[in-house]
Amino acid sequence: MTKQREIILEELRKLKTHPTASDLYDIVRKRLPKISLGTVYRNLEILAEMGLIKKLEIAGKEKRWDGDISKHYHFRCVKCGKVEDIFLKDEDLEKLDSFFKNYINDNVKFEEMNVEISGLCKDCNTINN
Amino acid sequence: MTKQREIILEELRKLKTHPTASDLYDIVRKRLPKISLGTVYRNLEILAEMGLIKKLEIAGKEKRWDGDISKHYHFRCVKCGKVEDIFLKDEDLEKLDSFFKNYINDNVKFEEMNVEISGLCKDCNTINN
DNA sequence: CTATGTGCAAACTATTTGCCGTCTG
DNA sequence: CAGACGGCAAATAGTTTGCACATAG
Repeated sequence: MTKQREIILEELRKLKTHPTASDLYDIVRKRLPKISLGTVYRNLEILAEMGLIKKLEIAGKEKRWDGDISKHYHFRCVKCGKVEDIFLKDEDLEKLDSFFKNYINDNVKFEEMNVEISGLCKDCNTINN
Repeated sequence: MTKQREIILEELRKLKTHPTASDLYDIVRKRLPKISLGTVYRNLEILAEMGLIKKLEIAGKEKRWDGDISKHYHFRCVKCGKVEDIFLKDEDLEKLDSFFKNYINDNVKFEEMNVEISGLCKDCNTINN
């Protein structure tokens, strides 16, 4: 666990946003001005393999990262790309799981279900109208 | 509506897979050997704006396209990237909508809800074990 | 005829990688 | 000290764009 890796983890955990590698690069650089973007990419992958952070399986051309590894879903704005958390009540998590299992079991086996809701966020929707 | 645009649309509609631009480029080139990849990209965007096809808001580094514009969701294999359709019964579409509206209304306004389930598909799951 | 589209190649963006010197355990 | 890691710059993958010519309406 190098200084670089530690600080990347620390900064990611502080954020409620779901930053891209380069968002995080900008933040981490304030504390480690010489760090390289490649190091940020490498460490994010490693931290995710270690189970300390989560690589989001989310639409959009840039990958996003989440310091909160508890079970939750995401809402993603198709216009500005902002990603917000959706925490379900436990009972609803179960409901949702069994809901989709009805459709899925025959075709595919799955380990994990990710639900991504997308649409226009409040801000973008307001600008639009 | 040029020959190129017409053939791209025609070929996309034939497919149940959810091809990337370059998948489609390979297919279309059999009929139009001189077509360029840029033309495929340009026309896919245009056809989506026209509402004739759908640009999938789906994870993964490559964009995917769907010739079926009816309401349905997708399952995406995190290993091989394959995307399969999930068609819900009408009653279930409604259930799901209201289910998530409970969580979403306060935070965001949305036009459209896309649900993407991801996990391991049957094939990848079999290889894994 | 003229606005729109095409082919081609170059540009761009996000990400990955090779190399070589540096640090950690 | 050995193996893992970091900085840098070059390579790669997917996508977009500028330009000059071609085509649809």
